[in-house]
Amino acid sequence: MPPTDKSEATDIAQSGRSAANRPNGDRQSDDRYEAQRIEAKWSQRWQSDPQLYAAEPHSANKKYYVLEMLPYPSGALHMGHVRNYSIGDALARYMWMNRYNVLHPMGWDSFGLPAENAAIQNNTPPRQWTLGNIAKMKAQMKRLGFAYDWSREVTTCFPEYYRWNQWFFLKLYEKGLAYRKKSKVNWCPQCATVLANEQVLPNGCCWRHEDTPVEQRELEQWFLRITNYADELLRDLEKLPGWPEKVVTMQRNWIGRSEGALVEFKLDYSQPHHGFGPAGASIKVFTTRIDTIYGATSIQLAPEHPIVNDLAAGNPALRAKVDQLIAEQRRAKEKGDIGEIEKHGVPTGRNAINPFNGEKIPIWVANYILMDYGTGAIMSVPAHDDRDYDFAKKYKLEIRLVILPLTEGEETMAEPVLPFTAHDGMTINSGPFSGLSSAEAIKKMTEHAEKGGFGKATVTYRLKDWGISRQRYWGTPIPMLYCEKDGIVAVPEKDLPVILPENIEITLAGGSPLGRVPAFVNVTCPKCGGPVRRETDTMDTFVDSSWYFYRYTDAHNDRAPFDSKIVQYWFPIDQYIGGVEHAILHLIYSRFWTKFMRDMGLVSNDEPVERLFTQGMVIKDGAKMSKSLGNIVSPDEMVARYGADAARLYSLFAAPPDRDLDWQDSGIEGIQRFLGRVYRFVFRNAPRNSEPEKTASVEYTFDKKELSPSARAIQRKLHQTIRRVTDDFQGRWHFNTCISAIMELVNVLYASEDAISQGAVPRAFLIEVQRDLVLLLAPFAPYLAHELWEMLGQKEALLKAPWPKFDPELAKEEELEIPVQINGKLRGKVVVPAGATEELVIERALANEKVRSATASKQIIKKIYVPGKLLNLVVK
RNA sequence: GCCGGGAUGGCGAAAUUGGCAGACGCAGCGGACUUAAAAUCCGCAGGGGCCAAAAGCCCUGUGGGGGUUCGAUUCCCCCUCCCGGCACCA
Repeated sequence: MPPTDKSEATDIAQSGRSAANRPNGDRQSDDRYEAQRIEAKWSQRWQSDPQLYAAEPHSANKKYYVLEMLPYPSGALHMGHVRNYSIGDALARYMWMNRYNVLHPMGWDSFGLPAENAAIQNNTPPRQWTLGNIAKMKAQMKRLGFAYDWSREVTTCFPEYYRWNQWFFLKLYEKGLAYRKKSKVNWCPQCATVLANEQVLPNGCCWRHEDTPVEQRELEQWFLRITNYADELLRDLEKLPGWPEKVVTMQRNWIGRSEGALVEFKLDYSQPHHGFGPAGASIKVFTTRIDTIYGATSIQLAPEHPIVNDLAAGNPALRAKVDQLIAEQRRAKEKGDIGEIEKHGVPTGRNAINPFNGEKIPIWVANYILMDYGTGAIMSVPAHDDRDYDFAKKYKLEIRLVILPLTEGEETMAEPVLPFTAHDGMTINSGPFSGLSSAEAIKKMTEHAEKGGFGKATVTYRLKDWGISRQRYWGTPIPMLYCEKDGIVAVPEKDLPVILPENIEITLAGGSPLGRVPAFVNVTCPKCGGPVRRETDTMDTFVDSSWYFYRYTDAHNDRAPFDSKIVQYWFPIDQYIGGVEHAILHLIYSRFWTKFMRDMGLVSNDEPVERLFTQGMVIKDGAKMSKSLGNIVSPDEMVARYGADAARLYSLFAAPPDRDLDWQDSGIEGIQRFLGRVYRFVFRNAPRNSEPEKTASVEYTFDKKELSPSARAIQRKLHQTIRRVTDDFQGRWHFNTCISAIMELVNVLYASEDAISQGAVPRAFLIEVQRDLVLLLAPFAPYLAHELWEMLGQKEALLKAPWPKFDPELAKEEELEIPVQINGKLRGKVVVPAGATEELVIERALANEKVRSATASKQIIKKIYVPGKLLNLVVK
C-alpha cells in the first residue's frame, strides 16, 4: 500500500507548521505576524479598562454621536454585523483621533418572536435564551475589538427599559395618539400574531415567514396615529440632506401623499330596487382628477365596500359574483402581483347620480379596486385613465372624451389617442367648466363641489396608522385595563412597569400566552376597585427600537426615559449606520417617535438622525448568505483563522461600504499577508533599545527639505496617503480605496529597503513615517496598530494621538509625466518639472520621437493642454 | 408598469470635476531563497495581431446601439440584463 508513505509525509509537513513544532519559539528575531497572540494581549488590556471608550460627560471638545443599528440577539454575529460595526468603529476611532467627544454605544433589540420560537423548540425560557445569546454576541464583539462604551448598554427586554415604552404609551393615549379599533388585520398563521401593514411583504406573505400568506382577521387592536404626522414626515425629508437619496425617495413613496377631492355620488332611488342602504345613501369617491368628472361613465366599488353588502343582500347571483371577485383579489395580493390582476367586474344593476350634471351612471363592483386605499370607490373615466380604459373596453362601457391635449399652435386640437392621461390638457364637454386648463378646472370644480355640499378638497396618504398590538408573550405588556364598569382604563403611571411574568408556558396556539396567566390578567381597577382584566397583548418590537438611541445618552435614569438636557447635548445622532432593509419601517417609526417626543417637550430636535449611511449586503457566490444555501461565513471562524483585524479590514476592503460585498475567503488571506507585511516592516525598522532618546521624540531631527531622493519618495507617498484617507473620512467613505492607499504606501516602504539599509533614509524620519502609518491604520486594524504603536515606543494612548496632518507641499510631485495624445489617442509621454508652462510641455512633446513620427507630414491645427494632466494635439 | 441602484480583466474592484482605463488585492505565471516545500522577497500579467521568440510596434477594449466633444467608464438619447423598493394608489 504505497500511498501510506505519502500521507505520512503530508502529516509531517502539516505538523511542521504548527506552533508546537517551531524551533523552541525563541528565535531572537521572530518577525512572524501572529494575530492571535497580539489580539489576545490587547483584548485583555482593553477589557481591564471599562472607561476606555467612555464618552465624557463634560467635554471641551465637540460631541460626535456615531451609532450602528442595534442587533437582535439571535445567538451569533454574522458577516453583515461585522461589516456594519467595522464601518462604525473606524469612524468612531477616527473621530476620537480628531479630538471629538465620541459617543459610541451598543445594545440589544431583545424582544421578539425568535425567542419564543426557540422557547418552544428547546424548552428554554425566552429570557434565558435571549440573555445567553447576548452574552455570546457581546463576547464576539469584544473579540472583534469594537470600541463601545458598554456602561451605556441598553437591553430592551429589561423592565428598566420597557417601562418607558409603557410610559410613552400612556402619554400617547393621553394625547389621543393611541387608540383602539376593531379592524381587519394581517394575521400570520405561523406567528399566530398580527403584523403591521408595513410588515407584510409585497407578495402578501409574512416578513418572517416568507412562504406563509397573510390572512385577514377582525380583532380589537391598539394603533398609533402616525398618520397625524404624515405631512410633517414627508415635509421634513427635505431637512435630511445627509440621508441617501434612495432612502428619502423610498420614504416619500411610502407616505404617498396625493392631493385630490372627495366627491359624493348619491344613489339613484328612482328606479325599482331591493336590498340597499338607508335612503339618501351616497358613495364617496376620491379622485385626483376631478377635472375629468364629466367623463365619468360608471362608479366602481371595491368588492369589500360596505355598500356592496347592502346591494347584494337579497341578490344571491350578485353576492356570488362579488365573492368571486374578493377571492381573485386576495389571490392576486398573495401572489404579489395585484398590478397584473386580470380585471373583472359585475354590474350591480343600480345607478348613482353624478352631482355635476345629474347624470345617472351604473354602479359596478370591480376586482381592481382596493378597499384600503382612498374610499374604496372610484369614478371611472375611461377616456383618461389606463385602468378604467381597459375595463370599459372589456365591458363595452361608454368612453367619453372630456380633456384635449394642448397643442402648440393654439387653435387646432387634435383628438388624442385614448386613453389620454396627461395632466396638462384642456376641458371640453364639461358644461360650464369647458375650455379650462386641467389645473384651473380642478380648482373651480372643487370649489363648486364644496359650495354644493357634495365634495371637498382632500389629501390622502398611502401611510396607515401603526398597529402595535401583538398576541405574543415576549414583548412589552401594553399597560391598559378593561373594567366592566369603567371601560378602558390606563394603568396609573405610578404602577409602572407592568412586569412581564416569567416561567410561563409558551405554545404556538393562538391568542396571547399572557391570557393564560390569571395572576397577570385579573387585577383591581384603579378607579372603582372592582375586578378588571389586563390587556394581554404586547407591543410591536419596533416600539423598542423607535427611541432606544435616546436612552443611550442617559441609560440608567430611573425617573424618566432620559434627561432632556443630556439628550439635547448629544442629539441629533451625527452618523447612523445600518442596512438598507430598515430604510422604511424602523427609520420612519423612529422619526415619528422623535416628533411625538418633541411635541411632548421632551426633546428639541425635529429629526433623530443627521446623517444616515446604508451599507450593502454581504453575499457569497452572488447570493445572500443563508442556511438553506449553505453559504454562511462565520465571523468566529474568520477570527480564529485570520484574526479580528484581518476580518474587519477585509470587510472594508472588498467593496465600497455602500455596495454589496461578495465574500471570498481567498481575499481575506491577502489582507492577512498585508498585515504581516506591515508588521515585519515595523519589526525591522522600529527603534532599537539602544536608541531610546529618539523613540519618544516627535521632533524631526532632520531637514525636511534636504531629504535624499529615496526618502523624499517616501515622504511624498506618505502625505499623498494621508490626504486620501482623510478625504474619504469626510463623507465619501470609500474605505476600500483608503486601504489600497495604505497598501501602496507600504509597497513604497518595501521598495525603499535598499536605500534604508544604505543609510539614505534618516532614522528619525523613518520612525516618524512608521508612526503615521500606524495612525492611518488605527481606525481599520486597531489590534495591530496598538501593537506597533507600542513597538515604536510611543507612550501616549493611540486614540489620544492626533490624526496625521497632510502637508500639500510635501505631497507634491517634483516631476510630472504628461501623456501626449494625437487626435485623442495616446502617442507618447513627456516628463516635465511640476508646474511647467504649457510652452515647455509642447516644446518637449514636439521633440518627442513618437510624437514627431505621428505628426510627420501633418498639420497641427489645435493644441489642447490640461495643466498637469495631458496634452492633446489635433492634426490634419 | 413606476421609482432607485448597477453592469469595467479569470475574480473583488479603481479611475473623487469630461483628460493615460484596469490602481490595490485575489487567483495565475516566472524568478530569488530552500535539498525540497511552505513562508517570504522580486518581477510579469485586458484581449488580439505583426514576430520562431523577445524587444518593439499596431489594432482593439468599460453590457449593446447612437449622439455631443479635441477627448466619454464619466454627459445626452434608445435598448438589453441584474439587484432593491413600490404598485390597479384613483
